[in-house]
Amino acid sequence: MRGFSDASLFDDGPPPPDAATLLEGLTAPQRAAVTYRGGPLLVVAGAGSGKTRVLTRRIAHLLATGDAKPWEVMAITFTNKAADEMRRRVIDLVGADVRSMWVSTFHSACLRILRSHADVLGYDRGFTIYDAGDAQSAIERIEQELGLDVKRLTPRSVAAAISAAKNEMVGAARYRDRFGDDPFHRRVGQVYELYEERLRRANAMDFDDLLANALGVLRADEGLRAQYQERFRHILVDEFQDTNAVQNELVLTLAERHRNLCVVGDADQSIYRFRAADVRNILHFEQRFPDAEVIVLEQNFRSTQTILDAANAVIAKNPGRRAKRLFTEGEPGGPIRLYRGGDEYDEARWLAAELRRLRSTHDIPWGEMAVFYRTNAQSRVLEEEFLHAGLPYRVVAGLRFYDRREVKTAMAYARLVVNPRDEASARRVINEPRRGLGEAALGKLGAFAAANGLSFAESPWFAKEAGLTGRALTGATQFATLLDELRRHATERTARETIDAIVAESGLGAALRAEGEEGVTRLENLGELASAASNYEGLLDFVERVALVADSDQIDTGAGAVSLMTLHVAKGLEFAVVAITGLEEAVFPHRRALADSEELEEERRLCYVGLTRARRHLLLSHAWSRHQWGSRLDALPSRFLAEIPAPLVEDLSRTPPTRRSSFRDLEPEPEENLRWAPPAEGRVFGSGPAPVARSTGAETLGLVAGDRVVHDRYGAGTVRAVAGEGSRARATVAFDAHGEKQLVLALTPLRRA
DNA sequence: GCCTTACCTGTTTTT
DNA sequence: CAGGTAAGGC
Repeated sequence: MRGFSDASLFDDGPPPPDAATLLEGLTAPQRAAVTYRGGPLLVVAGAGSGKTRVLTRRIAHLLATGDAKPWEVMAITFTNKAADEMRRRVIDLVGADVRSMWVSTFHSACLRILRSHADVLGYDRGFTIYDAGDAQSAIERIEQELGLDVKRLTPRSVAAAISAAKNEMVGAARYRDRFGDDPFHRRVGQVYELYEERLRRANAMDFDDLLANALGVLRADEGLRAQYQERFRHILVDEFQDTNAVQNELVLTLAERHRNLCVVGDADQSIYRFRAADVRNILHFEQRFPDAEVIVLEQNFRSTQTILDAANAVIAKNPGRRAKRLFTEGEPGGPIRLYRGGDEYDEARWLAAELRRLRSTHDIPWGEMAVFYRTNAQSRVLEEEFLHAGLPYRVVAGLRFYDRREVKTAMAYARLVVNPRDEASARRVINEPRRGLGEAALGKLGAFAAANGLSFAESPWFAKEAGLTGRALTGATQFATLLDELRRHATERTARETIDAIVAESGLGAALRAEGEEGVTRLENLGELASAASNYEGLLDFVERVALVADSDQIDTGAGAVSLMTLHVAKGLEFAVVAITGLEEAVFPHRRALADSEELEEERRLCYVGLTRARRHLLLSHAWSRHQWGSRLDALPSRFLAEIPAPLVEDLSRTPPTRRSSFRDLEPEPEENLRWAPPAEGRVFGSGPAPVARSTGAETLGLVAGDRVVHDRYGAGTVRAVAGEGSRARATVAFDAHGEKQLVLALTPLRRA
């Protein structure tokens, strides 16, 4: 709060800012981006070039100059978290009431439009949003009904094909015309059509529909379209390189009237092609708007020059990109630290020690450190070793709170209360807890619903007519009564009370209580869910918010813990210390990308994104062998490592791979070397380097090449080379009977012959 | 109808 | 390795 004497002149909040102060501390191009008013504007913003700053200042500047009223602004960000933060920062800058400003993700903005106008498309107000799992199960059921082989035509691939079609604005009918001949697409088309029908009957939309239907509403209702076009005098879109065709079309439609469209992005950071993002949206922006102003931001305010040099070198390997080179006026910074681990455990242990070292020597808080990996599965080993090393960490994503079984169940009830036709939710909870409804009963209900044009969710009320008897009939009737009850009361209750009622009256709580120890934890989760609900006005608000939360929304850098996340989640974030792990061929770049040059380029962009998240310290690591898909595999270092100029990198590996012509020459190490971990006790934060394990003493033998040695397991051999010192010393030994092996001397039972 | 057990398969990234 | 499922027993 600014304690100004003039402040008393203004009843609420700090004084309105002078527009000029909003330009303070900005570079010339940044200023230009903030002040430009001549219509379409493309800001090509390299990583760390102050993009968010420019966007928030631009919004603040629009408000401060009176060029826009808060309700005339729409700002689209990539995550809810980014939206919240942008709103907060604008408030900090202008102190204005910006509640009427739209700052949100595409999905939230579309949902907002649809909540008011979905009736244009024949939807009811309380429509449900199907998540990816709901969509996939619906597709699987349809496949089964059509007699398709779910093994051969996996619901996953069908769902992906349908999603891709929706994102390219290809409806079911057009899909059939377009791909009539191909057998795969013909079947997908069949499923697609039925799927759409089923969604409508369930009063539900999937994730892609949210976008497509919002656009559909605008197209269907001219008056409405004009209204929105008139309203949004200024539209700003962040991360424009990751928009898909529908999103692009939405933006262009909304901006048609005022043409004040400001898009910000960086083609080098486009990493969502698999989600139908189309870089051409940003690349062709100028063609679409020949009068567009283009501003390029290349000065980086985040990283050291060393880090930028590395990132520049890597991304330069991608052909056909718009030349752009990040530079900084800041320090060169220290070298990038590289470690080549024997396996992923070794890699993780080194990383834990290295992070601890950075904390004690550079006084960097845990919250300022992040560890990235390509796939979620890689987090497990890191977690294990961090836990063992006593490092506080937080995994961003992984199993989200809202993905927990009991939470999903309770949420399904909630969705069903809001939308009586929600088939996915009904199927999830009709027999949860058990009500004696098995496959046969569900089949009858489903058949009855289909025959009578009902949603499956409405069928329990007709259990008798559907031909149910005995326990199944009782169970279905019970279920119907329960929902009647919950719905009747939900209108007068808060979201929290309804969640509590769901847990209590559905029998869910009782079932968990009967479960014992594990049930207690689950029950606590439901308690947590209820308190989460208390932040929302109505149940509908809560239900839809839950549908749109994303992994990246739960990042909390102030948490005092190292953040572990995938490279994708890392986009848009920055940390003082960044570690990129698993830099191995077939891991990163991912094996599925190896054969396809376009996908490989996307992997490289992903690498670029990862590298440029680091402010001061960059750590890179790979393992020579990694346990994957149930077996241990040798791994080559990632090509991305080779693309980083050697002078920028300091190799800290215990065994620099000098003598090997290739990694294949390296024998697998003895088990005890791989599994070794420091003892658990004596671990105090910031108390210096990690404790040294008890040693076998072999590192003190003073071995040199040529010495004869004896190993407990491998017998006699000759030392070929020794590297490193102290507990890190390693020797290459050619055993008479077992060939050449790499040994960590401190850990291996070795003595002089 | 429901539970347990023994396979077997398929593995990226996510608003 | 984990998750899903097919089969068999109650």
